[in-house]
Amino acid sequence: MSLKHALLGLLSERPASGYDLLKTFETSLANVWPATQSQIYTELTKLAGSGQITVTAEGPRGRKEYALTDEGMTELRHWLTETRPQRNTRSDVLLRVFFLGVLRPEQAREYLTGLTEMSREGYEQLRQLADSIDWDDDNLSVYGRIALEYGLRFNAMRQEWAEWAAGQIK
Amino acid sequence: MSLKHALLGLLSERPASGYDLLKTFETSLANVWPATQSQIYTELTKLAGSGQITVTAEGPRGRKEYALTDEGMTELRHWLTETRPQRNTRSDVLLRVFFLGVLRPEQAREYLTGLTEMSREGYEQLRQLADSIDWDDDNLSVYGRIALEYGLRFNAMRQEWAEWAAGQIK
DNA sequence: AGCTTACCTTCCACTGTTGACATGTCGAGT
DNA sequence: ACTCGACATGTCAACAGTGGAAGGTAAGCT
Repeated sequence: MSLKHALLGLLSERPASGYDLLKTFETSLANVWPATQSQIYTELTKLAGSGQITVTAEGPRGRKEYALTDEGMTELRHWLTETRPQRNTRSDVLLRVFFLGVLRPEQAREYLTGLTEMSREGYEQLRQLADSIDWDDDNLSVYGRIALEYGLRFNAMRQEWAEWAAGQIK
Repeated sequence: MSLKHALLGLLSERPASGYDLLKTFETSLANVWPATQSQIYTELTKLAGSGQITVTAEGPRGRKEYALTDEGMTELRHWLTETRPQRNTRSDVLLRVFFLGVLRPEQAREYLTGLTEMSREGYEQLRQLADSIDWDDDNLSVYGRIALEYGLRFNAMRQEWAEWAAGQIK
């Protein structure tokens, strides 16, 4: 259950409302930990109930601004430093590869070239995102850039792999 | 809901019991689509109910052997060829990177060197797995090798990235 | 003044996933 | 004869995640 930690992490940077956080999840966090509106509001209510965040201001349209409490910060640090065991990741992209044998070779190759294309597009999107941000030297920039670099390398790796794989068939 | 398709895919190769499938999930499929015993048995019952698989034999300890029906094969092919939109993948490994700024630089670096190590180990395990299998030219071997190559490249990429990232801090 | 768009939250039904508990059988070795 | 480990299945409570309905307010444009 890392949604909780994603929220604590975002609130550690600055106070925000559910709506603000939702926007962040739709943009910068979408590729790492997607979350829906219903999930976010539910989790905020729970976190507020357990004292890890509090309402610091109420705005115009019933807007509630949340901020991290000391307790929440402790939990966030604990998650970052103590809990090593990373959960196994599921990949339906790769799962399909296992069963491509039930298709005709040209169909299988088609799937892999589709992956090549998808990775190329992913790479380009991240490139553009990187160019559109003016990075400075604060924490957010440093670690944001590191995460983005991961995305670039991942897509490049997958593209090369898919091209190689398509060549392996038949 | 790809567990369903994972089961159909495995049964497309040969008939198997829930127990057999569980073993496969614990070994070869563990890195791609982990599943628990309860999930597998529940899903098998549902698939049998909807006619995509059938019981072909009953063995010693109440063992039931399932096989794919034509309907199941159709569904499997459909999933492989028609359903492109791949679900977004969640990564708690990367999520943490976003929030490493709340830690002291040396703690953040520690996290990244931990990832380096994890990736190195992952690479080695797959290397050993690759060596222990004697590959031939059937479908299972061809696509199994392709999937394994993905794992090798992924771990190599992540290791290099984590080393680079550790160097970026401070 | 009226309309539209963006802002903002809550609730609910459904599916997927986890972990534990319950139950029992067969085969091999002592 | 006994026991232990592998074989084998089923069920349940709890939590995580999806998608959508419902309801409402403020701000900006014409």
